[in-house]
Order: sequence, then structure tokens, then C-alpha cells
Amino acid sequence: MEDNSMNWEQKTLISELIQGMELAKQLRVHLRSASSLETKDLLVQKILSSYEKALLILRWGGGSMGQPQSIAATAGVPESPISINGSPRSEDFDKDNHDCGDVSKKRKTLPKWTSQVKVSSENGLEGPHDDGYSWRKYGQKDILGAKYPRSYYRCTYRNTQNCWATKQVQRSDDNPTIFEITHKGKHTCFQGNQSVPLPASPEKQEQKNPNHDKQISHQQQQLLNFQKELRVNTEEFNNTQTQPPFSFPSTFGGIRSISPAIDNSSLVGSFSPSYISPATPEPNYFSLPACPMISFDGNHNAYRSEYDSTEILSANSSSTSSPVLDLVFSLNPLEIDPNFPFDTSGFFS
DNA sequence: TGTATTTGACCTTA
DNA sequence: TAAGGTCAAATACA
Repeated sequence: MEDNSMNWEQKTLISELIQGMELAKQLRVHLRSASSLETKDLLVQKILSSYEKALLILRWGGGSMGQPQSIAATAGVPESPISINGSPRSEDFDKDNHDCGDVSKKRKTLPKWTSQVKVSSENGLEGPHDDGYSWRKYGQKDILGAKYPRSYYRCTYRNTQNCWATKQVQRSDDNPTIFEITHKGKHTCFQGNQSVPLPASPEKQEQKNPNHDKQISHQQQQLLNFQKELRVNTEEFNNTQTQPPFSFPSTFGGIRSISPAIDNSSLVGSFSPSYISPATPEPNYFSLPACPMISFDGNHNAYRSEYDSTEILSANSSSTSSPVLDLVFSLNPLEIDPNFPFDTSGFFS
């Protein structure tokens, strides 16, 4: 088991370093050409992310081997959750890893990890709904012994891109402001591997791929729907506290871009590692920098960002046998400088 | 009219 | 066999 962990870490480390090198080469080419600033920024962020991942692995793996899943998560690899060594599900995960690119439809074999998110209803916004992917709700079920039903979501692009990622969302019995989100399967869709950021301005839309327009307007519409639904849900929740199941919007492009309509509100959200990924840079947008000031708690598998000054939730999941991953942190956009320099030079010192 | 959500029925798993 | 998970028809919405 230890060997597997080491192999995984070594492979990941090498992979990240190679990727960083390749990206640096690309950047060099772009620097010599008349490539757009956008492209260069994208590459810079990718490079930073790759090296951060590598450093995280070195740094964290050296002290507490055997928790590769957390590393994967913190390294921005949500779609490739790795088993926690020694967990009852480790065999399943080994299997999963072997056919990583071929996610089985069988529930049993899908990689699974859980996060908890806290909902803030103070400002009419509830944040954890977005993890950077588009989801479509396909079911809801009352769970035995649970106060609230569980909602089932699958990737919007299941049919078009054969992406079999799913997630389950359930409100905590003890604390209705907390939602437990269980992800299953990895995203193989385009949005997951290369998140599509929203455009910064109408002009930019025009510059982009014409096919983008439809997608962009769709995401903008999703954002509007998201805001609307948030208001409704928050009002209901504030009024009743025992309301019918809170429903996450099934499709929402991502809070990696915050519209003016909501950026005055305190946003408490959960960010899947996709937010850490540099694959979604858009200089003119609010975007989470390449995860500065991440800290780890090796004892609790906790991953946290110092951005979160308000809510860090315990990582313990009610899930009995599946590996649990804590990815919970909140973000107040007002505290983020959109022009954050992405300087991580002193990050790990 | 196309897409997303709801919800009862059916399937799978433990 | 019960509970959880998924399907798919009906419905809602833009």
C-alpha cells in the first residue's frame, strides 16, 4: 500500500514537473510571438499551478504519506480522486485508477469523494453551488433517517461528451446550512479538463471562437438563473428553517466569474480544486489566484485556504466507507484583489 | 421549441 | 429485501 502511494506521488510529481516544463516552453514561444496577453496569462497560471502541485506533493507527501487523495484534491485534480490508503474502499479506488479514462457506469467502481459546504444566507446568497462544472439534476430521494432528501446531479455533458461525473447533494441534519456534496466519477468533458471562463467583455466575446458565443450566453443565463434561485432558496430558508429541500441549480457555469449583480454580496462558497487549476484564467475576471496560502492539516485530511476567514468545516463525512476529502472553504470576493499578482514566490517559504 | 426539473418506477447493491 | 441510485416520462420554463 505504501508502495502504491509512493508510486502515485512520484508519478504525479513527475507529471506535474514535466507539464510545467512544457508549459514554460510554450510560454517562451508565446512571449516571442504576438500572442495575446490572455494566452500568456493562461500559460503562466498553468505553470504556477503545476509547480505548486509538485511542491505540495513534495512538501506534504514527505510528512504524511498515505493521503494521496488529499494531495490530489489540493493539487487541483478533482476529477482524479485517489483512495486514501487503508480505507475500506481502497480496492475500489485501485480499480478506478486503472481505468481512469474509462469511467464505468457501475456505481460501485466510480471514484468517490466528499466535501462539505456551508451556506450563507445572510446576504441572500448561498455559495456552494458551483464547483466549476455544469450539472443537471436527475433525481431526488428521501434518505432513511435523514431529515432532508438527497439530490442527484450528473454532468450536463454526459451525453454529448460521455462524461460520467455525478454528485449528490444533501443538507446536513444537524446544521441545515451545511451541505454534504459527494462527487462520483471524474469529469471527462471539456469543461472539466479545460474550464471555459466567461468573457470579460462583449468585445472579448467577439474575439473568441464564434462557437463560444452560444456557450457564453448560456453560461450567463445560468448565472442569472443561479442568482434567482439563490434568492428564492434563501428567502425560503430564512422563513422556515425547515423548508423543503434546498435545490442547487443544476447548471451553473461557475463563480469563477462574478457578475456585478452579485459581487457586493458576501459569498461563501466551496471551490473544487478546479478553481485552483490555472486552466481557467481570465485576467479581467475575478478568479481565484493559484491558491496562495493553502495550508494543510495532515491529521484531518483537511485542505484549507487562508481566504477562508469564516468557515472551515470539519472534514468528517457521514460516509462510512468512502474516502472523505475536505475541500471546504469560503470566499468573500470583496477580499480578493482582482489584480492579484499570482505571485507565489513566498508561498511555500 | 428546446432544455432543465420533477417525480414515480425500476434497477442495483449490500 | 430494504435502501440507495438511476431512468425516463411528464411538466415547467425561457
